[in-house]
Amino acid sequence: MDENDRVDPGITDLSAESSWSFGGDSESVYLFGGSDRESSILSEFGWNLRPEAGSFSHFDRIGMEEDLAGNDQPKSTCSTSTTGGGGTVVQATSNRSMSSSSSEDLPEKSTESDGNKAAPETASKVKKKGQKRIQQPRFAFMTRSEVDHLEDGYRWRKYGQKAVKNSPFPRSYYRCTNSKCTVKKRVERSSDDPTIVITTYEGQHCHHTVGFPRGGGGGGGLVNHEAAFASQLTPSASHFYYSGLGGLQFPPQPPPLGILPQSSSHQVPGEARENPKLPTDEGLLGDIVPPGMRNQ
DNA sequence: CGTGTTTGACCCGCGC
DNA sequence: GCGCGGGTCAAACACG
Repeated sequence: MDENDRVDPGITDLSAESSWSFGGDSESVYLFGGSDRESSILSEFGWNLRPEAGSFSHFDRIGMEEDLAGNDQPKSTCSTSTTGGGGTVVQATSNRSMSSSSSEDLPEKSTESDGNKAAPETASKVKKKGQKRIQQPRFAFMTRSEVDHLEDGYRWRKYGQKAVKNSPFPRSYYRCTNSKCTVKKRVERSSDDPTIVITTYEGQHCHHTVGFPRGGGGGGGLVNHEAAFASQLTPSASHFYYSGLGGLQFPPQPPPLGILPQSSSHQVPGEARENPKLPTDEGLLGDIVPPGMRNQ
C-alpha cells in the first residue's frame, strides 16, 4: 500500500478501461479491470480513490459488471439495480469477460451443489455442477456513509456475514425479501477508508420497490420496476430512485454524480441542482426520477 | 406471531 | 490433493 498511488490496499490500479469526468466537484474514474480477486469487490471493480479530488469529498466511482456468461438470468428478466448512497455511480457494460470473478460472484451457488439445503429459489437450479455459475449483472458503488446498509427502496434480509480477508470489516450478505426476486447484495466497508461503504448488487429485481421502509413516509410509490436503479442518498437524507436504466443496458453515460451525501444531501443524483456539467443528466433523470422527488 | 438478524457450520471453487 | 477464502444455509434468537 503505497499511499502514494492509491488509497486502497489490495486495490491495484487497474488499467482504466475508460474514464469519465464527472462534473462538478466530483470526478470519477471508472476502472474496469481484471484484477483477480485480490480483495474483493474492490479489486473487481478496481476502484481508486483520488485524494486529489479533494473537493469531492471522497468516494467516487464504481464499476459495474455485467455478466457475461451467458446471462442466463435465471428467472427474472427484469432489470434492476440499485445503488446507494450519494456516491457516484458509474455503470458500464463491458464485454470483456470478467470470468476472473469466479470466486466472487457467483450468484447462487448454493443450489447447484447442495441444493438440498434450502433450495433457494435462486436461479441456480439452472446451473449444474459442471457449469460455471452464471453471473448476473452486478455493479458496485461506494458511498461514504456511517451506516452499512443503505436504503434503496427494497427490503432486504440479511442472510450471512463473513469476515473477509483483506479487510477488518465483515462483509454482509443480503437478499431481497421478495421470494421471487433473486437479487442479492453485499455490503462491506473499505478497509482503507472505513467511512466508505461498498455495496455490490447482483441480479435484477422483478418487482418494484416497496417504498421506503423507514422514514419514507410515502415513498412507496416508486414505480420503477423496470430498472429500478435506485440510488440511495445518505441514509438520513432523501432517497431517490433511478429506473429506466434497463438493467442490463446501462447507458454509457455516467450516472448521477455529484451527489455528496454529506453535502447538502438534498440533491438527487444526477439532478445535480445546477450541474451544468452533467451532460444528459436531465435526460436520464428525467426518465427515472420522478419530478416530485427531484427536489427532495 | 411474523419478520429480520446473528452466527456457526457446511459446501464449493481456486490456487498452490 | 490440500488448504484457503468466499458464499450460503438454517437454527436460534431478538424485536415490533
